[in-house]
Amino acid sequence: MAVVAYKINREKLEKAAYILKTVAHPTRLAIVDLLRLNDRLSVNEIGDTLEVEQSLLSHHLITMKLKGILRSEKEGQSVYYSLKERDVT
Amino acid sequence: MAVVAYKINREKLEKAAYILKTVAHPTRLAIVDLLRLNDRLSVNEIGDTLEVEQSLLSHHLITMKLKGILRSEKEGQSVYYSLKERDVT
DNA sequence: TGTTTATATGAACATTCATACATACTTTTG
DNA sequence: CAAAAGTATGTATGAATGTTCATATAAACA
Repeated sequence: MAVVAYKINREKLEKAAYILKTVAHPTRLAIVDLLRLNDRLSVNEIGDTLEVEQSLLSHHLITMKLKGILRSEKEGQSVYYSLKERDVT
Repeated sequence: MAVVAYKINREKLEKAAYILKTVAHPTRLAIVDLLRLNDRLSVNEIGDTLEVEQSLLSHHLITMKLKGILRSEKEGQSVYYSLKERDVT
């Protein structure tokens, strides 16, 4: 018996996998979750809450920003991150 | 101002990330999607549809089975895979 | 202006993952 | 029983990722 037609194309799958992959990490999931509850947070606030080392956190944040999951805005010496799309969850 | 209480624990995050990570791959996403549309499929049927090399496909399937995403049942010389939880999507 | 605070950057290294290839195992069939 | 079909397994290898550490940059403040 024939397999039900498969219409999802390679490209879409790759895009989806790409996004999933970015979020599929305990710390990054935590960040997304935190930002779901708090509209925006500074790197410091996130670091204090999650207890992640500064540089590592920065790497994670920048990665997620690059992949279009987060946005950031600088204000004074702080940088505030927030979810780019409210429905990532 | 205080960060909104963070109640999700490390363990849950790790479990979630673990599952996400497993699925966060184009081929594996495609498999899940295929099995969403077809209740169960043999390795061969999946391979033909997705055009993935036999051994590689087997590795993917077994990985997903190990991580609790798929289930399998042998019937004759074929092995049929299906989603373990219908709501993975 | 020198120092402190907040964040980013880059390099080095370790770990994990994806893929390919060769081969093994099991069931069916001639 | 030998061969074929379907699937699994093990290993090697390269590529991608995660983490750490040292250092840079920028803003605020004494």
